[in-house]
Amino acid sequence: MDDSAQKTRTRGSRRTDIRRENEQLILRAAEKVFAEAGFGGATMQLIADMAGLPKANLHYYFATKEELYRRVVEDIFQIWLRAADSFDNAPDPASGIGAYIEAKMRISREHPFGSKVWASEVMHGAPVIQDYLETTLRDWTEGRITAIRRWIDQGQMAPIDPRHLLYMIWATTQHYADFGHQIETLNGGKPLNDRQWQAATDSVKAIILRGIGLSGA
Amino acid sequence: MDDSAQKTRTRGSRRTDIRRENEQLILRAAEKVFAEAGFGGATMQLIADMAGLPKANLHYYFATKEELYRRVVEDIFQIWLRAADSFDNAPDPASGIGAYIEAKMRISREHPFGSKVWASEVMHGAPVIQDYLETTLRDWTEGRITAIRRWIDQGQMAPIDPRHLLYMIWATTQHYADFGHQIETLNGGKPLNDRQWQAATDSVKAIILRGIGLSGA
DNA sequence: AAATTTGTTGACCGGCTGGTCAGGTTGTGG
DNA sequence: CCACAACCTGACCAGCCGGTCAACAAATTT
Repeated sequence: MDDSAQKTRTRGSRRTDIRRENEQLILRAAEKVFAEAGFGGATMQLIADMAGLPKANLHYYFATKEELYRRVVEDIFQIWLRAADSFDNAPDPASGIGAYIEAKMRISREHPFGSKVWASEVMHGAPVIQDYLETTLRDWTEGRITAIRRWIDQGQMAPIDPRHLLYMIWATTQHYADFGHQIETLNGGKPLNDRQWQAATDSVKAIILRGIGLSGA
Repeated sequence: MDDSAQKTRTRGSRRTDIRRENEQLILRAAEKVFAEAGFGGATMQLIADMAGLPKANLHYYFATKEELYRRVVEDIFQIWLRAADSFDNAPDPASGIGAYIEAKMRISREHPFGSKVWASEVMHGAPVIQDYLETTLRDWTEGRITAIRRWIDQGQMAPIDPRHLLYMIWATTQHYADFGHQIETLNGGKPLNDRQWQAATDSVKAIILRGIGLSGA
């Protein structure tokens, strides 16, 4: 019965543990509720029930609904960006773009709620993360466009518009999270299994890589 | 000042005109508000203001918020399905799939609000149009898969998984509506102009058609 | 022109929402 | 073991929401 956190020594005082754990508990519950009901449809009570805490406790850790929502969206954006590393350190386009597609497909499967919250946020005009779009995302995008253009200039891939290639990758990979319910329905009401996820990833990679003048895996 | 509708003779009695016009006015306003705020975030008051009518008048034409929302979603689905005609009556895959992509890109530009409402509905688990997914959409999808598979068997295109090709077309074309705000931000804050929309359509067609073993336009 | 049906609207209501707060409990440092 | 800080929560509140309704205006029928 002694599940104290003596092992996690550094800063592992009981107090900070409680804070960290409860914040994560609330954030996970919020991510799901925001994804399934939208910001407007989500209620603090619903999130509290999902987290198994009294509503007032939520307001102890997150002052307002907006603040909680902002934290959820920011956390997702970080995961998003980390997947971009697949792109870097790749000398040839086939491996770089291929790995990026695989990473984004993996995220769609492991973080479907986050993907939906992000999609919802952008669809509603990005009221909370507009600054991220204008700074971090824009910089990242321009960097990748330059990289892709270099590959094209070196004759390593077909002369397509890098921007629309990126949009296609984003759209297609995130589709498996955002429209997961539709895909599930068209799959006989059952979620994609391991084999089907692999087939989806292979199909996306095959079409896109061949579409930009590469042979594929 | 006499804008009476005497020309539209058949069933153009003043009364039915009023009903038809007000319903359309409300539906257009509702489409925009639902798209920008989500179902939960939208309020009847907001829709009423957007339509320039008192709130009580909305409830005269549409009993509940759910009923109004359902009509909006159903209308979009019809537009969606009509674009599918591009697929039919096309003997070869390049023209059939190419025309379908063009039609869906056109819809994304002309009905961005509708596309967002549809996306939102599916993301939230399709509480309103689940039956459409299980019947109409499923039948349509199976039919197209069969058609594509026939093209593959006849050696007219590469042996890709037709299902994931359809998902890619849906995802990519609808992305330009659903994530229009993000695309606009990455375009210097300005919406895509005619030339840019054409470039986007051409890029999508080029990558996908080459990706499935066709030369493109 | 009377009667009837259809359209219009301000005022109102119960219920739910995000958020507050006082008072209690638990952990921590001295 | 005491004092203080962090944590917890039931009860409460003002404001907004979807929806109702009675009373009225306009069109249509008879």
